[in-house]
Amino acid sequence: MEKKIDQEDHHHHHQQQQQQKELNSTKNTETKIESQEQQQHQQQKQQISQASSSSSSSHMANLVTSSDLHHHQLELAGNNINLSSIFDTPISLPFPYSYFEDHSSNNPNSFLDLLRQDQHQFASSSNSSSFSFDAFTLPNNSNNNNIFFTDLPLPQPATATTKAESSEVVNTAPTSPNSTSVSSSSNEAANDNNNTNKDVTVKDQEEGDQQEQKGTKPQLKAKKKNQKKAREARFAFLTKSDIDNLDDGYRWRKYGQKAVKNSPYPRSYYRCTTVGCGVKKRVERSSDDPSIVMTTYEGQHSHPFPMTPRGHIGMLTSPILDHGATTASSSSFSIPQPRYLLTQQHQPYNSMYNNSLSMINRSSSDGTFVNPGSLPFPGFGYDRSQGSTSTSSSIRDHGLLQDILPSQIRSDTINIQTTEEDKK
DNA sequence: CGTCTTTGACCTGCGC
DNA sequence: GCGCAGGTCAAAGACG
Repeated sequence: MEKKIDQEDHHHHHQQQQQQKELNSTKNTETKIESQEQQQHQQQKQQISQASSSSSSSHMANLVTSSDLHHHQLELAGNNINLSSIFDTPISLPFPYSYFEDHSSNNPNSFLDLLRQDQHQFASSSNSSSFSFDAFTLPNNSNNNNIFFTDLPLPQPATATTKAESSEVVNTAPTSPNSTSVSSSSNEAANDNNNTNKDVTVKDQEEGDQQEQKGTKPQLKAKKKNQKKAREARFAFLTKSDIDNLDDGYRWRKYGQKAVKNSPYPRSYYRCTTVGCGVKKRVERSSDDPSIVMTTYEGQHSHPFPMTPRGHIGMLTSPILDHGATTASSSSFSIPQPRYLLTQQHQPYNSMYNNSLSMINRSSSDGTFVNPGSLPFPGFGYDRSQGSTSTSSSIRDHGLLQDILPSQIRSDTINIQTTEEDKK
C-alpha cells in the first residue's frame, strides 16, 4: 500500500519536476519576476516586522495576515507551506482561554485581546525559546482573511456556538520546543476567495439557505451544495513529522485521495467513523518540505473523546479533557485536536517552550501519560487507519513518538513567517 | 465477516 | 461553455 503511494508520489513528483523544468527552461522571465516578488515579500516582511516591533498596538498585526487570493504560505525554516484551500469555514473557537476567537469580533476577551494582554508573557517566555512572535514577520493585510500565528498551547474549543468568524487562525503549537506545528482554522471564504470577508461568508451561507429553500435541484446536489456552503469550522496545523497520518485518538476512515496541484504528495481525506459524526480531516505533506505534514480538521465531533474502543487511547486522553478542555466550556467536543495539542493546553506556556521534559514529567505526574520517558505527545503516533501494525498503546506511544522526536529535536529554531503570495 | 483502503468517476466551484 | 482543481462517492479489493 505504501509502495503504491510512493509510486504515485514519485510519479507525481516526476511529473512535477518535468513541469518545473519546462517552466524553468522556457520562462526565465517569469522566474525573474518571481524573484522580484520574493524580494518584495521580503521587504514587506521587514517593514511589517519593524512596524510591529515599534508599536505594541500593532502587535497582533504581526500575527495576522492574509491578502492574496489563493495562497497562504507559511515559511517554516525557510520552506514554504502552501496553505491554500485549507481555510474554508467560519470558525467558532470559544476556547476556554479564548485564544482563537475571531479578532474581528467585538468580544473583549477575544483571542487577540488575550494575546495583547499576554504580550509580556510571550516576550518573557520566548526569551528562552527560539520560538517567539518576534520571529514572525508577516505581510500586512488589507482584508479579514487572517492567519493567526501563535505558539500558544491550543485550548480546547467549546461547542460551535458562534461568533462571526472569517478569520484564519494559525496556531503554532510546537510539538516540541524545537519542532513546529502550525495550526489554523478558517472559513470557507478564506479558502475559496481569500479576498473575501465576513460579509461574503454570511452571504455564502445565505445563498446556501436560499438554494435549500428553492429545492429546484436534485436533493443530492442541494445537499452537497449546502455542505459546501455551510462547511464546518476547520482547524489545521502543521507538524514536522515523517508520519503522514498522526493518530489523534479518533477513528478515521479514508474516503478519498487526490493529487495536489504543485505538490508531489497526495492529499488524503478522512472521515470520522462514528455514526453521526461528520468530522473530516485532510492530511497532506508539504511539497517543499516533505517532513512537514499538514492536517486539517473540519467539523466538530459529536461524541466523547475518544469515541472508539481504541484501547488505551481513551484511557490516556480522557483525563486530559476532564482537566480542563471540556469542563471549561461544555460537554461537547468541537474541533478535534491531536492529543499533544490537547495536552499542551494544560501546560504553562513558559514551561512548554523552555523545557519539553518538564512538560513530559508534569503530564505523567497527573496521570495523563503512561509513558513519561518517551515524548510529550501521548498517543501521537500512527493512525491505525493507516495500516499501522501497532496493536498496543505502548508501542504506539513509545516507538512511534520516538520516530517523531528526533527530527523535531534536530530542528533548532524554526521561524514561522507568513507570506502572501499570489502565484497566479 | 466487518472494517478499512483504494481509486476511478462524479460533482461543484471558479477562472478564462 | 470549457477546463481545471478540490472534494466526495461508492464499488471493489485487502486485511485481520
